[in-house]
Parts: sequence; structure tokens; C-alpha cells
Amino acid sequence: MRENDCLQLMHLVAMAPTRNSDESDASMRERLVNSLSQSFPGSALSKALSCMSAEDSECDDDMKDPLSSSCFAELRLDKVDIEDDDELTSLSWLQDNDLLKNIKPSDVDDDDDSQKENDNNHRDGNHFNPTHPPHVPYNPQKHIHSKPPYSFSCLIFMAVEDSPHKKLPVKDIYSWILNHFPYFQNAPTGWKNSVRHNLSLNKCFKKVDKDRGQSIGKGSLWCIDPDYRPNLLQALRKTPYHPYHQLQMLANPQPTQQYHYVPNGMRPMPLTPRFGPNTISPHLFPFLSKRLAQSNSSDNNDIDRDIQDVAHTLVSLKGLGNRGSPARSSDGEDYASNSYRMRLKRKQMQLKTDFVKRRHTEPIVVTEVPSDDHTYSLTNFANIGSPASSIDEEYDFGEEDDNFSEECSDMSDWDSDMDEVDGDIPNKHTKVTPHKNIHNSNMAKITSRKRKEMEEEEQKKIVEGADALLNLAGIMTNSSSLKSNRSHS
DNA sequence: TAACGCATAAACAGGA
DNA sequence: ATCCTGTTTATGCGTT
Repeated sequence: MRENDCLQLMHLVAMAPTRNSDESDASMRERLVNSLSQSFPGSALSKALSCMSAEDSECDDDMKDPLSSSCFAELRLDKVDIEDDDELTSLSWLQDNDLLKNIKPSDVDDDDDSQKENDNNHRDGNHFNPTHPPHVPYNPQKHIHSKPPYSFSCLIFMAVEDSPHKKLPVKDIYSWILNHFPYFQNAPTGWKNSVRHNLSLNKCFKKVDKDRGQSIGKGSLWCIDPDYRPNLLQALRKTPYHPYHQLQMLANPQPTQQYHYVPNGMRPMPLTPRFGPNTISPHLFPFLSKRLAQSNSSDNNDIDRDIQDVAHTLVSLKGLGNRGSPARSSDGEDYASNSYRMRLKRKQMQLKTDFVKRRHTEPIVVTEVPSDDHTYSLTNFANIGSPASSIDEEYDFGEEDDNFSEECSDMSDWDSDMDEVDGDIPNKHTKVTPHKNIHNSNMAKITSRKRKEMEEEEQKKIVEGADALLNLAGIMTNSSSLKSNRSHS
């Protein structure tokens, strides 16, 4: 099964749009693998890609599951060996792909230069580089003297979302930020004040009533206001240094990409890989996939919530609009072709209908204006929802949600649709590959209960694989996420 | 230029 | 008394 996923992933990697139309699948795959491994050494996805690329039998089985970690997990980059880190200059992948071939070496080496500058600033005293160089992929463990390019809102959001119960006391928020962004270990202590200030003032965050008998010390638990969660997701999406941006840039060159035209008439080079408001955001899906990956040990409610929220966001984003990108699938079909877009559009409409049915009382909180992302100032939608006195009333921390799976089961044409888009993705119910035939023959010997468990497990993996594949190709995968949700039912 | 988002600093109150 | 948490106000900077 996992090998099958790997093959699918490789297929999609090969499908991913290339900058050079005549570039081979192999070279494209190699580019992706190099890109990921160089920019984010140790990341689960890059390891998984490396395993598949090299067909390395020594790779752990776990590494073949590229969705075992989320964007947040990626942010939790292990402390990498300094030597290795130096070798893996963050921009080398750009050079490899001719994206920086027109830029002066001094520019290319800005990563190191900025680091040296940061070191100098640090030695000078209390100076910390206030901003991270816009053209250097940010590595929180490496650029420990660069202020993270994330707002405090995003940092808090990530911390809370990365917690098991999506609620944290302020002290743990501090800890999460310190652990993931060593910059703050040496930064002036004012940042804690800023965190508290943000928690208090930012409407995205709400205090949770402490459970009785729960001893967390002083203070309350903080969680994300579900009404504002899409805003935070969008704000995070617009953050230019997300680990998956490089993958995004390779797999889905954006027509909205801002380009800097070099003077000698050479090819333009991308500036900060900033997303436009309607572009596809792959990093949303690793986040979702984390919840999927956690599904083995948690109930489905959180998954439902994330699927809903992310899909809700993406539907609203009209994220199918990979506008103008003449990407082609492996069978030569133009992603921008009418037939392709029509099929995706059908799925989009299906999703839309579903979510309108399910969450018709909840406003769509997706903005195209950055100023609407954050909520120091009140926005109208915030008052539409029910003013529950306790956040627990709005935000279920673990109750089962049965309705959603039932509604999703109505989406009968999903499988066929998926097969149209990518014929290699197996149908979760009826279509059986030869590989699965063998599998099913063995399954027949097992008790029905055990078989059901195994099937559920397998479906999760299928969906995760499909998610990864589509993400790599820059295709919206809320559909596959919803499929996964249905598979839980 | 104004409005806004955001960061930062500071004062203050209340609780552990 | 001290520290932590939470709230509020003020200010400055950058962006739109």
C-alpha cells in the first residue's frame, strides 16, 4: 500500500509543472528532491521524496509516509548538524534550477552574509536583526539572530494548533515559541509582553474556562476562536517563508509571483515567494495532513474541524484558479485546459454545496485584503456567530461529529472524479488494483472487525498519499481530505 | 496623507 | 513581597 502511495507520489512529482517544458520527469523529480532536502534537511517530506527517488530500501517505512508531519512539524526542525547545515546552503537549489543564475554571487551568498551580519549585530550588544532578508528562506533553527518573519499572531496560532488539545496556557505558548524559534531565547524579554498583548487584544484568541480540578498554575488556557481561524490560516499562508513555499514555487509557478527584472535582459527572478490572495497554498494541506496523521490516536472531531475549516477556506479562495500556469500532467493534459478545469470545478461545486449545507450559519472568513486577516479592529463577521459565553461551546475539543461523514457520503461521484484527475489513485471502495487483490484475499481470512479496521487504516493512507501527490502538483486537495473524512465514517 | 496592522513599551490590577 | 498573568494605553514604524 505504502509503496503504491510512493509510486503515486513519484507520479505526481513527475507531473508537477516544470519551468522548462522539455525537462524530463526524472530531472524534475530530482530537482524537487534536491530542493526539499537542501532547504529543509531532515524534513519528513524531503526524506520521503529522497527515499522514493533513490528507491532506497534502507529508508524507514515511516519515511514513506510523507504526511506524517505537518507544516508545524516542519517548523520543528531538528537541530541540524552545523557542518551539514553549512553544506546545504538554502539557496543552492535555486542555483541548481537556474533561478538565481543571473544574480551576483554576493547576492546568492546573502544567506551566509546575513548570518554574519546577524552575528556581528549580536556581538555588538543587544542588536538583533529586526528583519529576515526577504530572499533567504527562513530556517528558525539556523537564523537564530533573525527575527522570525511571522507575526506574533501567527506564532501563537502555530503554538496553539500544535498542542494536543488546541489550547495552551500562556506559559506553554512561550515555551513553544522558544523551542521552535531560538531567536527568542536571546531576544529581549519584551516579546513575552507582546505575546500577552496579542492574546488579549487579538480577537483571534480566546480564553478557555479551566477545567475543574485542572492545575495549570496561574492564568487560563488560550485557544483559537474558530470564527477567526480561517483568518489566521490565511495570514500564515501569506507568510513568505513557509517551509513549503519552495515546493510550491517549484511545483506551481505562480503567475502572481512578483518578479524582479534584472537589468541585462536575462530571465526575471522571483522575489519573495509571496502568495497572491487566490493562489493555491500547499502548506495548508500539510497542516491538515497532520491532523489526518494524528487520526490514529485521536477522535475524528478535530479532523472534521480542520477539514471543514481548510476546505472552507480553500473553496472560498477559489483556489482552483491556478490561473495562467500552463502546467501539464504526465499524460499531457493542460492543467489550464477547459476539461481539466471543468472537472475540478465540479469538485469545487460539490464541496461548496456540502459546506453550505453544513455550515450555513457560519460566515466565510476569507479575505483578499491583508488588513482583514488580523483582528485588532473588529470586523463584521465576528459578530455574526453565536456569542457563546464559553469557548468550549463554540469549539468542540473532542466530541464526535457524526453528521459530517453522513453528508459526505452523499458525494457519490468523488471517486470517479478523482480517477479522472489522476487515474492512479485507487478507488477507496470498489476499484481494486492487483496489489489490493492480493491484499483482499488475505483480508478474507481475518475477522470482519479486524478487516474493517485495516481497511480504515488503508483508506487513511490512500488519502494521505493522494493529498501528498496533489499537493506536490499544486492542486487543491480539499477533496481528498474530505474523502478521508468520509472514510472514517 | 490617512488608515491600518503590527510591534514594542509601559502601567496597572489581580492572583498564586 | 515577588512573580506571573491579563488588560489597557500609548507610540512608532511600515504598508496600503
